[in-house]
Amino acid sequence: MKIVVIDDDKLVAISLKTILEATGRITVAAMGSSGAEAIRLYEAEKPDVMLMDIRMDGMTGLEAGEQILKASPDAKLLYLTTFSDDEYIVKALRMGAKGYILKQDFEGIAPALEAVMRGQSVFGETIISRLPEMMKQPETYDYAAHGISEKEREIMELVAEGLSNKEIAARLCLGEGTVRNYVSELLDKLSLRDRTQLAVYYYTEVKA
Amino acid sequence: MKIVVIDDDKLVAISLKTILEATGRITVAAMGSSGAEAIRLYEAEKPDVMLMDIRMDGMTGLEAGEQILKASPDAKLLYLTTFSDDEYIVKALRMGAKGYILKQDFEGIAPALEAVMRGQSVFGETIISRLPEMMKQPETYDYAAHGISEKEREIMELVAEGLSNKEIAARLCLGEGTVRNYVSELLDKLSLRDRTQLAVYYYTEVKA
DNA sequence: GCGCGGATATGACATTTGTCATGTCACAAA
DNA sequence: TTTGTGACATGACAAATGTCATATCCGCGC
Repeated sequence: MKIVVIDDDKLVAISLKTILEATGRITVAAMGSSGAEAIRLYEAEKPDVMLMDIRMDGMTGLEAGEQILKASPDAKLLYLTTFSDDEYIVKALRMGAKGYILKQDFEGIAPALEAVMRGQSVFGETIISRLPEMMKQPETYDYAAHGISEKEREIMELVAEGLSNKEIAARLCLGEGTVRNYVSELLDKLSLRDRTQLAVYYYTEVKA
Repeated sequence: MKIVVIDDDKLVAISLKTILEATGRITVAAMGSSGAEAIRLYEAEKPDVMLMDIRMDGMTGLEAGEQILKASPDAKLLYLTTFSDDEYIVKALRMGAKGYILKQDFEGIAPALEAVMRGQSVFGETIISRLPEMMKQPETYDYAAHGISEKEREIMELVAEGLSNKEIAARLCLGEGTVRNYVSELLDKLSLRDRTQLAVYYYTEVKA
């Protein structure tokens, strides 16, 4: 397997080369230390996988990756990071990177490269554990816990759609005053002041 | 590396054993064909990694996984699937599975196991490519396209926090009437009726 | 039967909200 | 200089909103 290593810390780059080549199954065809070099070396070597530091002086690994993927959409990019910067994870994923692992995890790098070459995606443990929070959690809101009745829930949803009391009354075949009472009751239970806060509450707490 | 294979298709299980043991680095300590067996065998063998089909008769691989993780939180579970069922991916991730790959990808399974044993997470290509959609898209809302000025944007955000006109005025050092004018202007531009609809708009269109 | 609580309703009331017309001020373009 | 033009403000007004006290009806437990 032919790879290219990009890291602006020469020492790290060399250590990586040593470790990886010691496996006998990996050849480091070239090394670079900047985003610009990454782009050039990818084109020149067309490695099976490119192992790249995500943060470097000048062009970041992500920007370089974007360029590379634009030219070679099936490029396999495996990012290295010192500590998992939440910010980058999502960007890298969206960009189409094949993985994102910790530099410290020397032993894990070779297997990760192999898995990536086989078309899989690899993520360090601390990284993947952050994904769940990033995805919509279906943590269903517990109406009962807040003493919200079924009817009140219904009213809340309609308020959260932007309907006026009159419209809600029409929709549910109730008197407008009744709807007001429900809204008032809800505001009281949830310690809110007005229907707008109720809508905000709905989007931030209930449906979040 | 010691693993346990769970698949309700005996043929698949045996094929896996053959392929994996051929690498010389993997030992299949036991095989099972149901969720219940998975739980029992995990306890009995304490394998480095457990390779498990995600859909089986009776208890699904996910349920079994939950039980196993409850008893052994650091268990490493690598799921196999025939075709990527979107539904399961998220659940598996949230549950704490270490990976999710396609059965068809025979060659990839061994490297995936190694990576998982090193503490990484592995996902088949078709799987990871679905993640981006599942995560919040940062499609930034184009204020300019709707003729929303900077100040108006600020007002909108405060309304969307549930503040009253008076509170917004205080926050921004403006007259209350001025704030009303801004709100009124916003409602006009966005064809809305009241501040509640503005908040709803904010959560559904701008910040969605 | 009696009383009680919940769902529904009404009316009165104060407040907030949205609209509009109008005014001031600064600053830039003509 | 004059003339916009945009940011900020005021006041008046009508409509919507939130609160509260109160009333009716209905079913349920005793």
